[in-house]
Amino acid sequence: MKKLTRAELKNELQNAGIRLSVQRLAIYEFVRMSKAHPTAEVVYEALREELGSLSLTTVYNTLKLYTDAGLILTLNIDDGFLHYDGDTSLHAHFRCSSCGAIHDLAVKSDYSNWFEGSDGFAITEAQLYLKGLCPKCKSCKN
Amino acid sequence: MKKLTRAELKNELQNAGIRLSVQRLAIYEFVRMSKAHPTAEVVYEALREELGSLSLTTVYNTLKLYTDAGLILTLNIDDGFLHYDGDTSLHAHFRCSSCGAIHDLAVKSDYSNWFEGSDGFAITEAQLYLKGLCPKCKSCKN
DNA sequence: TTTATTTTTGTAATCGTTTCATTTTTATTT
DNA sequence: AAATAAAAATGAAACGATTACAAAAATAAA
Repeated sequence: MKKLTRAELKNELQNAGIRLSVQRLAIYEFVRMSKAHPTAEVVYEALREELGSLSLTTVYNTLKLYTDAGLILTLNIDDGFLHYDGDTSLHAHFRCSSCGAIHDLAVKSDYSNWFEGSDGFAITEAQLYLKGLCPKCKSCKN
Repeated sequence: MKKLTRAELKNELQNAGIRLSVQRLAIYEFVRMSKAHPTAEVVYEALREELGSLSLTTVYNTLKLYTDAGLILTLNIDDGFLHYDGDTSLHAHFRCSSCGAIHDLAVKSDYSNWFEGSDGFAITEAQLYLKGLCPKCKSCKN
């Protein structure tokens, strides 16, 4: 994924019909650039210093706004937190049952032909959520 | 899926090292036989009359017990509720964005070869969660 | 039956997320 | 630049699905 400039991120928001603010641009940049699938709390802690003032409510509201606009994904991982993903392209999420890290896995082909009896269904979004041990935890006990 | 007798369900619990009770057997039978991916609340409402007395806490505790034992699956669907699935074999869950119903979809082959760069990962469980419109909602506006 | 252990129960607590009214910022118009 | 109207940010309070807890009831063994 190429690195986007702040001007390009600004354009993405405006093309989606979203009004700008200092908070919105910072939150969008953080989530779009992160590969760690952060929670709202993580976004909040990462930006509160940089922004001087920031409310957790703003983070939640903004992340929901972006999700509804299709700019990011909200992931329902089973650790009790909502996670946010700035990469909306088709990919799987692997959560290590040992360290809890969430890794991306690339999928090999279009998911529409992975299933039987899905003829009448119109699939618009897929969350492929795998569990197990990541390479690091598989090799050692940490 | 063949219909299981109550004696067979009893055996499944005992083989998993789980002690029996009236509530446990009823909850297990309901979730194992249901294809509707019920929430804890649904299980509770369905069984409270039949059992005379039943606590929602018992339902939650028991469903967690079965999940930890690998007898059922806990699904993290994004409607704010945990859903439970008595079918632990590999299959995808399709949630209709119109009516909210959760349908099962059969998958065509083992999921381990659907992904690239997953060589070092030990995949033990997969939740394939798809969204879109089910055939009923696709054809009409309900 | 007696006993020890486990399970059920109902209430209270938890905590991630949302609601709400107010203040502040934004973008447009004078 | 200043004034204005609309939208966004804020933080306290509410929400609600799930969990923790201690007491009561049921289970299984002797």
